[in-house]
Amino acid sequence: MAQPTMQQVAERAGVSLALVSLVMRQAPNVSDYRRQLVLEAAAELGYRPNVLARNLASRQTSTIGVVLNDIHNPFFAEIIDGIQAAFDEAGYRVLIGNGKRSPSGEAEMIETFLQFRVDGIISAGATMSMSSIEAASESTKIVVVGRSSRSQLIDSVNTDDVSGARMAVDHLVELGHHRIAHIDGGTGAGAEARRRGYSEAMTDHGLSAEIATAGGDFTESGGYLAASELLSQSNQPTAIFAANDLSAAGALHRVEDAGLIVPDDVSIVGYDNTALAAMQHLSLTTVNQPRDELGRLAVRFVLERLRDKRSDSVHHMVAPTLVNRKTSSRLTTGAAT
Amino acid sequence: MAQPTMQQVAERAGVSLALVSLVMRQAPNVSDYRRQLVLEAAAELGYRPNVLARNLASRQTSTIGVVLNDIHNPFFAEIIDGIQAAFDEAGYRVLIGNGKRSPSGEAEMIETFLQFRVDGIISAGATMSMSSIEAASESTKIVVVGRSSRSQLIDSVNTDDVSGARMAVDHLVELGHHRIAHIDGGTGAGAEARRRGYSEAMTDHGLSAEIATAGGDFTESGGYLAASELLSQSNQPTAIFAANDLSAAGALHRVEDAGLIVPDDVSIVGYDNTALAAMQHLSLTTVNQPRDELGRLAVRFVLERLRDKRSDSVHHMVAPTLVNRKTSSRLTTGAAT
DNA sequence: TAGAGTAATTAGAGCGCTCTAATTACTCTC
DNA sequence: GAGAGTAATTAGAGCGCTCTAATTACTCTA
Repeated sequence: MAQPTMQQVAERAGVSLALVSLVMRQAPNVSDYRRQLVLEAAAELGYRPNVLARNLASRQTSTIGVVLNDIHNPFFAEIIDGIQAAFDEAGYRVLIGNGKRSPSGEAEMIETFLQFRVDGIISAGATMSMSSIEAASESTKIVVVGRSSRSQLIDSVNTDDVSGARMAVDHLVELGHHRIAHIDGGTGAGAEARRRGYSEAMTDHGLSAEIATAGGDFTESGGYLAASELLSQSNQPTAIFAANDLSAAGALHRVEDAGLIVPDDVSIVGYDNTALAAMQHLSLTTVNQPRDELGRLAVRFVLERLRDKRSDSVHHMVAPTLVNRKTSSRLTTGAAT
Repeated sequence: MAQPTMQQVAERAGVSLALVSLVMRQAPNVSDYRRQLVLEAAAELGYRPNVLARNLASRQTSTIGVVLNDIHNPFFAEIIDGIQAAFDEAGYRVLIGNGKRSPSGEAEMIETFLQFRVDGIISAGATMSMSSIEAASESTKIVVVGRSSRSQLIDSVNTDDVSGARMAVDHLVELGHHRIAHIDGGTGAGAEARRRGYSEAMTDHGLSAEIATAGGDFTESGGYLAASELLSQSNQPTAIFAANDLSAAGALHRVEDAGLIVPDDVSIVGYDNTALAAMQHLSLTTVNQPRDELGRLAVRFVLERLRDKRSDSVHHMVAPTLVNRKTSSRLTTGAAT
């Protein structure tokens, strides 16, 4: 299990340690002849560079750590793709850490990454306090994605959730709905902005009297419960806007349990446009968060910090879009207030 | 961004470098007095051990790499939980790599982990060739989970997919079904065994004449297409056993599109028991793979190799169980054969 | 063919830590 | 209070690599 070292490669190739190092780093000023010699010796020995030693000596790891708030949430898992693609291009390797849904889990992963001296960290959907993230930023470059921030120190990339929520409401109003209820996301990332966008849009449409919010928590069961609450009200909504796809799925189920048809009786709109929403069996109308773009932007900001030393922080908002599927339709029963 | 070093902590605390090292490693023979001194100095400086240097010197990383065939597949993502919990207990940190669904992606991640000199690697649902995995095992301990193996070198943990498939068939037969079709998983991990279990069970029940398999690929759309094929046959099946939950969902949708009711007209059984299957809206009858157990066993095998130097390989099979939900029911229309 | 200029190679000092062996500081015991 | 035994501390040599500065090898020109 003992791995061959550069020294051994050098001996076998009959050159100096330094030359092997140059070859391994694809340095330009090495003669083809020796390069070949070294490469062959390395291959014969099964030599594999020791990143630890390399990084210790060069003081950089060419590695980025990505902390996911929850690896099970498709939204975060899907953000990874853009991040990985962009870092591949830039020649960085990506390591993933699972925050296990808790601030302390996230903090632990960040600590691990810092101990590994990664060159940068991207935190997706962080629920930990902004100040602890800022503390960590003293040791490396950190970018936050999928969470809003006004920090002077940390860059952030996020979807414009206020306008995303407005889109959902606008869409339903266009379809003739007035009694549009909202199932919110509690304290989850983005929940507050979506709640606000909902209220603002309702008010803009002159529907402030129809505002009805039920408490959810970004889970399916939370959505189910919240929908129960909404359906039991005297003034049943004709449409429900849920703060994420998972709770929309829960609401959908509750509505169907009540013997109502979606979308004929009740329209439902979700948020995120995860793979779940795209599933044909669900086919959920939802608000798309451009995950790939979010990921790529986060990478760009990390790279900028890594190279330019841009010191002022950037907060970028990405525009969401509405994805019209099969859970929303024109209000037919003329039950408009 | 320059990090304090042990040397600096030592100076501040007025002790030797070595003593600081001992404190950091929680060595026993250090007086409380100095330990306190060192700890305080470290805290004041914001000292954080450099894992790279530590690992280089100690020749071990206390880190395990986990390569997921696909981070988006809930089955693999859920395996992580057991792995992480078990390693947390054992004092190892876990880094995750995404194989991006391809053998080469998996190989790259394994290479990265090897360069980081992780103490061990767990590969979940590997699609890369067993021989390349064996090659990597010369440099570190590797355990394969969710993929069968007879390798003399590599330990494996897997669900008994043959018997899992039999359970699905038995369940449907008990419900009175005879015309039970199978949507398989192509070349995906476990597909072959599930196909075999299906055939064997059908034969055992004297239903070999009813065997009908349609080609799937573990995706929703593949399941949809395969179901189309099955429904267009003269002898429509009254039940479908799909090789994983995703294709079961696709099949479900296709069946409903045909105007048939699930489970009244057609029963559907999936495989994996992912969170998807548990969703109330789907509520899929499925075969449970005990992911947590799979993960924990994989960890145990890695740790055994790490400690005991057990040299003979172990191949462990975990028993699946049937989860009876709402997509399967007793055959009512007396259409048996 | 000496001298200048450039290209290719190498020596050697770290990077921040661990670990063995040696040293120093304490406790007992008689 | 000397000697033995143990506990606590430290010096110093690596771990496998990078990187600067120095050296050696070439090529070209006059």
